[in-house]
Amino acid sequence: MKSRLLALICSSVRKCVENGLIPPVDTSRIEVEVPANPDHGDYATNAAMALAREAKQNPRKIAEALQRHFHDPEGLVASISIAGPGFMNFVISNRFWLQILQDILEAGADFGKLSVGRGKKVQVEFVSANPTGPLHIGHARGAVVGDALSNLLQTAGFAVSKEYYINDAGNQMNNLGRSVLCRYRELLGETIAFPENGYRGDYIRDIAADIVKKDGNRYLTANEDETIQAFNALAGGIILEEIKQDLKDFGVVFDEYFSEKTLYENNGVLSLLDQLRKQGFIYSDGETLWFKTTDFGDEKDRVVIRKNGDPTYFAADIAYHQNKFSRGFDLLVDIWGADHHGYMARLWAAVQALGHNKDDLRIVLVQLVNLLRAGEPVAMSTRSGEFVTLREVLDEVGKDAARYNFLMRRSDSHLDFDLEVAKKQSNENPVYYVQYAHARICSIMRMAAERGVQLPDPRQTDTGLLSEPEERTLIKMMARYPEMLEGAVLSLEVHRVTFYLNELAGLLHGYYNKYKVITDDAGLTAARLVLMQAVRVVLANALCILGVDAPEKM
RNA sequence: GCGCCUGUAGCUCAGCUGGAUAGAGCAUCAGACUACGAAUCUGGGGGCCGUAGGUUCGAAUCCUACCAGGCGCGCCA
Repeated sequence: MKSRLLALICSSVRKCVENGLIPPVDTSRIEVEVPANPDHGDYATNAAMALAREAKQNPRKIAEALQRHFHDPEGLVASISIAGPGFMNFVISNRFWLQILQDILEAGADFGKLSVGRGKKVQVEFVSANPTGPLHIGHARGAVVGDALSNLLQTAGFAVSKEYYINDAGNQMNNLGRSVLCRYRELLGETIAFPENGYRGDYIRDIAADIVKKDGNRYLTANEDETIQAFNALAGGIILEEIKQDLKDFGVVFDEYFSEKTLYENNGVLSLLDQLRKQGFIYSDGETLWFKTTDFGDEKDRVVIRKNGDPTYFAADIAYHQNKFSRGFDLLVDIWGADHHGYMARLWAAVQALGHNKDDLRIVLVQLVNLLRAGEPVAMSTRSGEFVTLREVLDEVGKDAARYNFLMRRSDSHLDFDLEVAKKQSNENPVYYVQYAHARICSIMRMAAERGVQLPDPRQTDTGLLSEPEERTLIKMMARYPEMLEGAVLSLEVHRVTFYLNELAGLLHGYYNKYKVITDDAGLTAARLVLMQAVRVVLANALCILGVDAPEKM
């Protein structure tokens, strides 16, 4: 609706230019938006004001010229008025609004699908936690944001692949193997000092116990380095499987799990660095290799090969992103914890050195979660192994409430997550507000069926009977659903979907309390059932993007 | 010290990339079930949009400087 109107406005501008009323101007600043005050009409444009300076004319005069040359063969616009400094307010013809209802019912689950993605291949990488322990509450937010964002991009017409990067090549994994080995020896009666950076969680002991059960004490006499390597792989594998299961129960399923180790196969990382060196992006100071990230605006150059000859994490990450591009992705989306923001400049530098645009890698930062219980902070310490796991949150508050709560704020703002509130089935918990709206409509449908009224065919229903202001508000809200989605996609902000849902659910509840859908008037009942069904579809589609169920009963 | 992010109602946060009279939820107060589901609704009170300048037709939004909080500034990942 918005884009159709914008096209009409732009053609009106062109016509004014042709007639010499205004000089040729840049139309890109023209915007169409929904006025805050509904009395101003359905849509408004700033066109006249945006053009005023360039055209050196009074905005109101421009608005009048635009109005005179407004050509609208379909009759989309019922009326135009000029207000304030030069706003043009448009009222859309009623039949175009009513058409939306039919569009929604015909499209069903496809309503809201966009073409902005144009089938472009996009990869969303998220979670990517080391498989050194179970996922905790901090990972949960990133997991949901990444998953919902992937759903959103898919809806927008992108070909989306969700990927988990397994950091299995660094020191952390060795710490894991050493921690398991230590517990293993303890179980077999030895007492040794626990590694300084070891993992102290009980799950390490469980894994060690499994090894004892299966292989007895044969690792006590084996080569220690080899044993640590073996335990790394073994423990990492077990933990990764648990992570996958937790994620699955959280509604998050990845298309790919990519191992950092594979980057080093066939000398992959080193040969890429060599290539970049030939291109002049990498230099040596005799001891170490440096990447000239300052060429691309970073604060200082970054080391890629350490003095001891080992490549840095950054070196592997360059190779990883090169690998991503080589798989044919047009756009990469990385979801990071906000504490990694200092890393963005160097990775963008790498992307550009690899011959891509900075915009080809979009980075979404997710702020830390402040976990509370009944208003009191829950103490957490990763080192001691005492943290609230994703599993515990899932068991306590459930998938839907957890996901919804993580999507209620923009991802880069701090989030208080209160376990007591999240599991409460009350008005303090917004997820039920939205789900209830959906269940409520389903309930109406059931009641209608009981009374022998089937869902009418929208094409044979006189939806013109929907003349109450609340009905028109609902319809307009639904017409804006695709526009809202487009904005969310361009900004990579899923929380907009959550806010939209809240608003639509609110309108539905208000309407429900004021009017009866099923009445003695068969025509009106049919029209209202169509309206309700449309709202149900939009609620369900938006909830689907968030990965939250749309229940028929609660 | 430098860089990034955040300061909006008592609390938690939106504010559609510069638009018209700044919104929602919670909390609080007053109301609505012989009702298609009250996990709901209706109404009231509550604001120097951190402060001070600047940019223009127009600023919560953009630029600058301060103030306050968070996070970065490893040859860790």
